[in-house]
Amino acid sequence: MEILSILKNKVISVVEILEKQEILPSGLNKSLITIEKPKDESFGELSTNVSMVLAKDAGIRPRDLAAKIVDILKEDEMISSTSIAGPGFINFRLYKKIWIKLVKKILEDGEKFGFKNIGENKKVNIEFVSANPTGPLHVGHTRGAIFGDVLANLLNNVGFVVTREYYINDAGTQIDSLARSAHSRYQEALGKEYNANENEYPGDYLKTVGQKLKEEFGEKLISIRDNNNLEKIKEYTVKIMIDEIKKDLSDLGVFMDSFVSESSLYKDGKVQEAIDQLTRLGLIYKGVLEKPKGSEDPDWVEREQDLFKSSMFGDDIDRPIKKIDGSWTYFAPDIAYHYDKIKRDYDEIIDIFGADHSGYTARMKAIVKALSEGKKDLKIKLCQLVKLYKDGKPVKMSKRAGTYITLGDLLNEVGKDSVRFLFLMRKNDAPLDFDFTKAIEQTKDNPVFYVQYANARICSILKRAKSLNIKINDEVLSTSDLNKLSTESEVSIMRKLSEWPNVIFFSVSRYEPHRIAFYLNELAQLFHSLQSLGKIDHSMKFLIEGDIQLTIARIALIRSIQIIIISGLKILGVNPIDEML
RNA sequence: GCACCGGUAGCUCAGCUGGAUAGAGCACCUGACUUCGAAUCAGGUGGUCGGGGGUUCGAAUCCCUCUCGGUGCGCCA
Repeated sequence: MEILSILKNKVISVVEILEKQEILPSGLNKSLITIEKPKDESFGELSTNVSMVLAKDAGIRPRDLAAKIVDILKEDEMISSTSIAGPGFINFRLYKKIWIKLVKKILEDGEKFGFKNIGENKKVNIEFVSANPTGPLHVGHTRGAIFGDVLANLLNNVGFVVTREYYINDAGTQIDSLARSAHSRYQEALGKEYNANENEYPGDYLKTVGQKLKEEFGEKLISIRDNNNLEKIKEYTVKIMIDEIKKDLSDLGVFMDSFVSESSLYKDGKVQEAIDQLTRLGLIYKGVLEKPKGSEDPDWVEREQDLFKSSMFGDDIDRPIKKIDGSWTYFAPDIAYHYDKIKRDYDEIIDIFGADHSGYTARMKAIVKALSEGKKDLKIKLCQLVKLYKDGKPVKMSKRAGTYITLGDLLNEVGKDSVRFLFLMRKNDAPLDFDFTKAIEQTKDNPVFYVQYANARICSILKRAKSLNIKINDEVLSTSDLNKLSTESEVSIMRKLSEWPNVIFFSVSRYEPHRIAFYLNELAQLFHSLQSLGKIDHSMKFLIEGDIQLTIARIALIRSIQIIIISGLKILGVNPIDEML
């Protein structure tokens, strides 16, 4: 039951009646009509812009049109009063029974309330994190991980079949360098002196890898001249790194369905296959790129290379697929990877990138359009960078220098629930300033506690009600007489509850999970406020001695609040705890 | 030079594909617990929505332009 869309349909059908009566010209564009909550509740509970939107095409002044619409609308069984205001807004209030019906519906539906089947079992692939397996995940990856995971939860809950996928960059020079770094640590474990090499990763986490290599292989792989040995070390090290990453992700509450490895794309000939396909489509040619104008690269050499015509598909320039030594660029296996995704026949392909890859989006969209021959549209969501502060000062992070805050650090010091919620209190394309110290110390300011506390409070009220032998299961509540809910605060919170389906809809259709977090915060606020009323005026308490009907009605209300808080927190991957410590 | 993202209260940020007098948290000031959890609540102070044009009944929102900040721009991934 979505009150807003029901009312919108009612408004539209009123317009259609007026069209039929030839009071309005037929065929008016009704797509801009909206039902919304006025900023100021004194205007009314809901309002519509219908008369302003249609006035021009209908050739009638907005307020006159509003009057004609109101004449019909005021007879509606849901609408208790109407008024016309401002430039032509139609404001109206609904009968209380409508809001009470809503509460009952929430109690009937439980946590699935508000989730429509938008997806209709369409297959979605959502690729995120995809960090290079050269070290542990850091805060930047964390943001993408949370964003992707919650988006996946959302899509899953509205009827999409979601695959969470991680692309492992386990090929290329970085991985070679990782293998050499691991080899150095392996030697160190075997008693040789460790000399920091400029081209190697300095992080301490590789010490463990060295130890494990020693335990696994003894001294067998000591000679790095033997290429097979280096390959073995590479394979083993990548596996350990991926295992670490999987563990960190699972501690964060993120579980991938699928891992695709870059090296397997080479092995299976998929890179060549994808490039062949592009060649067949006539989208590869030999050409020379201009040097970027502001770039201060002194080593720039103009040369002819194999280019993909990405500018045909909205990119600024064409992109090279081969390096000077004839090997593939980073772009080439990505082409193959996305070709593979296209062939796996997903209805939607979504990539979550960090902002440092923003320059990459145009060419990736281009490749998907090209290889799907215009049928698929890659959706890319960018997560802006996370700026980390400690004691109010920015923390400089460098993988090379080995100084960075890992996901593990975050989870240890801040905790999963706080990290997830705090990261979602920012929309994805705004940069995120995260003060480590603040997140740990000032837990009172942390919105996740605020929302969890609301749930905990509701839990204790329900517990108390139970101890008073009041039947409070949802079925009983939903079939009880709830007409005693009548104060302005109560009705106002019911109106808030009615927004939940809309919040979900916008979060899904615009890929903006932060809306859920903000909504939960607002809902919790209304609840805390409602509960506090009972402190001043005891007749406003939830459990009223001697008035069982009122008590049950109020329990039904707070239980429906709780259902939505729990449902929302689950989407965010945050624990709806029953008791605060 | 070009591309993408941002600029909203002292600070951190929302603003629902154009709606009415621009919101929240923190900070600051004033109040509220012998009762269902004070990790809470009520009230107050605080704004040139970066600047300037345009589109229209109506702009923080859409278009143009300028400006500041972030990120990126073949032979790294």
